[in-house]
Amino acid sequence: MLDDRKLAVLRAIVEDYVSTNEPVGSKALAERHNLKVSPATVRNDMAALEEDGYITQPHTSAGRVPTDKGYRLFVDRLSQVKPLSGAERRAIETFLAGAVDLDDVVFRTVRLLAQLTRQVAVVQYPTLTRSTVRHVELVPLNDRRVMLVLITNTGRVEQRVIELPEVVEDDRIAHLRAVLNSCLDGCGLSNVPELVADLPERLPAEDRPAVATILSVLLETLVERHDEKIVFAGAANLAGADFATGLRDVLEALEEQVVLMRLLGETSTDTPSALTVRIGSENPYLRGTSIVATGYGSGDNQLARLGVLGPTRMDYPVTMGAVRAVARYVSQILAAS
Amino acid sequence: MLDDRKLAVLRAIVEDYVSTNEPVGSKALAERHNLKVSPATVRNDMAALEEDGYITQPHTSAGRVPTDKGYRLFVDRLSQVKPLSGAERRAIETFLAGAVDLDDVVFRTVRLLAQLTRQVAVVQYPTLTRSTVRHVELVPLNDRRVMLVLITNTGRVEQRVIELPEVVEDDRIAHLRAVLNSCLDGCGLSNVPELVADLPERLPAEDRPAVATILSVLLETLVERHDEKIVFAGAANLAGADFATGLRDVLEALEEQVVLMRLLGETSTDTPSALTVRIGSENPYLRGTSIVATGYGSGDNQLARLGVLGPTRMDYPVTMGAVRAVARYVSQILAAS
DNA sequence: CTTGGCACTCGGGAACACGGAGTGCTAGAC
DNA sequence: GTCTAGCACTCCGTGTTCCCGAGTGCCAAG
Repeated sequence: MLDDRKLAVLRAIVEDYVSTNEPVGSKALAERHNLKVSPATVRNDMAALEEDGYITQPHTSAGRVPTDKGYRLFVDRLSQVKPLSGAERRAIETFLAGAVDLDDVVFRTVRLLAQLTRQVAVVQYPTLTRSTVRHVELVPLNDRRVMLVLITNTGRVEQRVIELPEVVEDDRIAHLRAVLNSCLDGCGLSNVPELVADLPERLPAEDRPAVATILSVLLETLVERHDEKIVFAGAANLAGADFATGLRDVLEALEEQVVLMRLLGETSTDTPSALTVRIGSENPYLRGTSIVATGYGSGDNQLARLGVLGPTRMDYPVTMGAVRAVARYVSQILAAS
Repeated sequence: MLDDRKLAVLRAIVEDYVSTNEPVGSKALAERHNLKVSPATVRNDMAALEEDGYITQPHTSAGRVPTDKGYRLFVDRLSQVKPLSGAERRAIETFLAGAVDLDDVVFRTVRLLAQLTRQVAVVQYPTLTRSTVRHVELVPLNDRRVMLVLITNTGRVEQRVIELPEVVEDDRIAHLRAVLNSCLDGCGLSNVPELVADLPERLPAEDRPAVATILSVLLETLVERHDEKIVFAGAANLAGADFATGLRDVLEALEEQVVLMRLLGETSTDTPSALTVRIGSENPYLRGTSIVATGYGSGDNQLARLGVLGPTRMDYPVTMGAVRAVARYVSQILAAS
């Protein structure tokens, strides 16, 4: 059905359309890609490709444009991820290395990715669930209030102000802190609930109300942020592009955490670090856009996802290369800290 | 020069133009605002207003459009800030009250303001310099590394990983923490440098290199974030509006912290909580946009600024009302926590 | 100072023609 | 059987023209 030349034609159409943003005709195609055949032959192949739904024409007697199905085939079989140039790699390295804390890492990553791809970059904050407790801190603010600070091995810091049900002496707080730390230090966050389950019983009865309050906030903190914060950058890159679904919809989606989450997609359990590409109508929302995403994190335990959002008509090989490279570097950085 | 009727005409032009987005003509004006005079009279007044540079016509034989100078006069003398409805106020209150930490307060504030004004909202993080130290925490990560966590009374948490010049025992770290806290607790951040100046001398000689390293990072942390992070929301609201300076420029400015900072402007020292309105060409960058901003913070000490950015053609009274109200509420919230 | 009248101007939309790029088809060449 | 060349056809986009209407500026009269 699809012989080699037809595939070559499809590839050529995708490449030309991506670079020119205009429907591509048989004549220009035949000469620009030295296919060794005449425009007429190309036309026949195009007719076949259109028959099978890989390309379409905006209107009679116009050039052809790839369909979502066409891009899909291109991504799966006709292209290969384009590695970054040495200069780009060095730029990434130095830029990310300058980060001072986790916030800064995420901020720099999203900026970098946006600049590199000239698209909208999206980065999910590293999720808590797979990381481990490095330190729990209780800071007395006054005699009825403490601040809970939770520090993880990924450098994340969570804080909550807790209103205590009764006055608690500072040294009791200090004692509780010591107990908490000895109990939780180095443990995976997902294990915390069971580890603290019997804690109230091991402490003096008069402290229990306060301890219960603190623990409930602690557990809440772990659960609440399960669906993680997502940031984006590079909205300015949308200005030029024209989206099937209006620009407004895209901007709205970017500010809606829930939608973004869906778009980034779940990490496929088997190969979390693989590149995910969702093209046009394959997306749950935002039909007119494509998403290139991947998981990142240190080696075996994936922390979260990052990716790029752009028009269906994007340069997939380059974008995929950039996403993959950035994911790797940021994983390195996080593993080192 | 400008009698009452001319001012009324200018006000009417601004109001009509803001609501219709079309140049407003003498006839429509005369009947819609029952000015008790004929279109011809209005035309004479318009000619005078144009002469003085308050309005202009896009081309001959079109209606009039306010100039920046016209908006300025309108804002200064012809309008009054429109208070929010009771329902809106309650909505603000409940929405902001749900915030769990400082990040969340800022995030909710910027979202709220964007939704309320249907413009782009911009919020600067509370600045460190005026706040006070609530707690300093040193967490040993391994024997050559500690994490410094600085907690302020505004609920802000700063964290840095510090590479020590030599191995330091955990109990030394604990001691240093105790010293730091006893020395800094409750002090204004701007006083920190002098307070820690003689600290190395008061500690055992063998600890000094480590202490010096830690202190230098601490001081750096204070300085570095002096110019504070700024976040925005509501970019989708730009989609409809047409800007003199292209949409792209606006989006780029929004992602450029430095530019945003300039746009929000310095707090005027005498009346920091006053509303600042910058119209069109009065802005340092982004000529085509207007900005309504104000300081916020608990009473006497202003923490930072927040505001709204939109097309010159915006509903100033309503926008100003929303900005002022939100600033007040967020100040309350911050003072309470 | 205000008003009505009048000629003038200009932008924007509708109607129209036309050139160009591209297609589909058919008949001939390898 | 597959490729090629030629040809008629179909639209799109652009440029042109024309006309209508909204709005103005000016002037003379109230």
